[in-house]
Amino acid sequence: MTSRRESDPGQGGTARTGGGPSRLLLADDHSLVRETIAAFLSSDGSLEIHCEGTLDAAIAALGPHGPFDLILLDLNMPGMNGLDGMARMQKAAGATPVGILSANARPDTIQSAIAAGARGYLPKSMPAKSLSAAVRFMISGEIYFPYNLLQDNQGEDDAGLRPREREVLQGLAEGLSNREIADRLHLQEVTVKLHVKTLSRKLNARNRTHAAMIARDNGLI
Amino acid sequence: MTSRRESDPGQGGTARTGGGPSRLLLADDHSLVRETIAAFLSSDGSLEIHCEGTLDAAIAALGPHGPFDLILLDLNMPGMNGLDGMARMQKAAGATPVGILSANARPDTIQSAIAAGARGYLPKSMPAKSLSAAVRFMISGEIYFPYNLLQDNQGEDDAGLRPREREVLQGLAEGLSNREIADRLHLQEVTVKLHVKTLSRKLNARNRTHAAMIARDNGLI
DNA sequence: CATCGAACTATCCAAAAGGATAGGGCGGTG
DNA sequence: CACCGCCCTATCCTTTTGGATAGTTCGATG
Repeated sequence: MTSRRESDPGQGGTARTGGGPSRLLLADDHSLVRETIAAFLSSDGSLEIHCEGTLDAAIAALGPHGPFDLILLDLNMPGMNGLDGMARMQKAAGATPVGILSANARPDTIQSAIAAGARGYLPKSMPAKSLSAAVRFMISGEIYFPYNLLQDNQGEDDAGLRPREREVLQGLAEGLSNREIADRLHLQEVTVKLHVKTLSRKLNARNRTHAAMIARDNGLI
Repeated sequence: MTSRRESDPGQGGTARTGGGPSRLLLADDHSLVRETIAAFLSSDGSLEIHCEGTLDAAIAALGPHGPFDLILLDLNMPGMNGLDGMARMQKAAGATPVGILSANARPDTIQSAIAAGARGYLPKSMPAKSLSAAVRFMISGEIYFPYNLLQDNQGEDDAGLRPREREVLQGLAEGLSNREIADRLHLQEVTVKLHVKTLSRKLNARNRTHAAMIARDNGLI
């Protein structure tokens, strides 16, 4: 999917070029998380990391603290609105590659991130030792995302949901109406209602809101 | 609040006593997070850390990998059901102190965690350098929780919600109907509907489900 | 005391969700 | 072929949400 920019090690725009340690901008709203990740990544000295806690702060940091070789954004951060926030950052960052860091590792989410121009997708469920390899890969201009999660995955805490139910659940969690979910999936509204009912039963949810929360709590979305 | 166990450096039950590095059991469902935190904490050699990704796995690890001086549980982890999971762990861990690690840092959540017997509450928004101090504090038998968050805080990601709206939002996130929320808060159903409408506006949510998800994503509940 | 904001209530209405029941299409398998 | 599981649709109906508008109570503040 999206064969845009297979390699482009940061020339042009505001991206960095020269030698020395690579520079990374890391934005996540949990300081405990971003600081420990930063400490982990910078431990070998080949990376210089600047951290911010919101999207706006990260964008504002481009000038004073830039240029960077890579920007990593948490998907669930104040200011991000899903991938809208990434688009804002991309506009501000010029040619500097932007990647997504997120707790959410559903295949479709990953796909839409890549489709929207993300240079990588790092699920928080990935092993830490894969992280620095992924970061270096992205800095070198490649697109990194976890193939293994795009394929198999699933099985673990599936709750017995069928593929369609899963897609409906995704829409549910975005606060869409049955009508909107139906349009997105090219179904009739009644069918969506059916799926909502069955998936709610499987999750022991009392209604759509509860189902969305349960799904969220169990990482089903 | 709850003046239980002001100090009790781990004698009795299955808790550890002797010398050498202290042993910590860390459970979080995001391996990236738990491994970087573990790396950070163990970097000075005074802590030995065992990680698990679910509550059940953590409980199962008590025997083979124990005993531990401290157990830290992520609040939003498969198997935890809010504080129910902590209670399960406490029963299994005997006298070993159990603390909570969570993205959610609302004062009332912290209070109920402490009231339920948590030996500490570490919000993920805390600075990383405070972490090891907090951990050591808890291992020494004290109860650690962020005083500053119990008092002021608020303002940050408050979204301008008023107390009543917050309570309604809590019910929303549990999947309750307006009727049920009304009964719980001793209100009329119409009033709950009013609150749902206003709080949804403030959160830029398109309906109750969306509001619940936004609240959850932003740690408002 | 007048005013203001918060919290709450009442009515009325339209839209959406929830639920039950009855079926059709389709691929795989005994 | 008969059967089953999954997926989809239709029709009806009840309940719940969502929303607008208007008004009350109460405490705080000028």
